[in-house]
Amino acid sequence: VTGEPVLRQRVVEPATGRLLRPFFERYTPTVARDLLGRVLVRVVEGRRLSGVIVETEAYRGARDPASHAYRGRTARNEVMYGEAGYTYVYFAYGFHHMLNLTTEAAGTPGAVLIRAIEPLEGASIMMANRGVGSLETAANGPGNLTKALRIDRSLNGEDTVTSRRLFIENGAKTAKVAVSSRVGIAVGASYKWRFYVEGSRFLSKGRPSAGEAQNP
DNA sequence: GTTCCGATTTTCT
DNA sequence: GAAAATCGGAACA
Repeated sequence: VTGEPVLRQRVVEPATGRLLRPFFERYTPTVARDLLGRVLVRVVEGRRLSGVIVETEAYRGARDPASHAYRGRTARNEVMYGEAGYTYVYFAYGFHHMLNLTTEAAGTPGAVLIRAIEPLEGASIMMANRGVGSLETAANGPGNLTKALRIDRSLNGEDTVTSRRLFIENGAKTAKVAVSSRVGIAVGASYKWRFYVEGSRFLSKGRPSAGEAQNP
């Protein structure tokens, strides 16, 4: 059982290029990999801020010890158990908001952490939101990205399939994909569930967690 | 180049 | 009360 259903339904809205629900309703690592090269769009005060997704991580429910859903359903992770294609935004380390997109069928918890984007539209606004002068550091990490795009917990539970404030567009999808273990986790490092665009200048600084108890 | 550490809040034990 | 899906600057090599 691979858990990867074949896509039979329309995944992209032809008129707008927006990703639709069936795109997100798949096996979480598949969604994470397939999000590379797509365009994350945030609308603030009528302006589009956008960027090409270049780095993601998959977090899957009950059998993934690094997932917020590992210990079951709570008020915080509730949205991970709902329909796919919604935002899961939480506050971490007392400083940073993290943007995730929910995945899998309703009842099966899963989410993809968006870790970095290459700015496309509104790059100067994103740099100003961050207080930096270089394009490369405007959204190169999950905490930096949410600051650049003005994303906080008021956007938790947003339906990206219908939202006018936050959604994903099809994009060019030309990326050469590389894989590693995830960043900043203490458990579950043996899962190679971080996906990134090989050679991109816009990746996060985080180092993948050392694979614990790696087999010789 | 690398490692260490502090900032600050939410969440769950 | 401790840990956390982070970041950037300081210290050291």
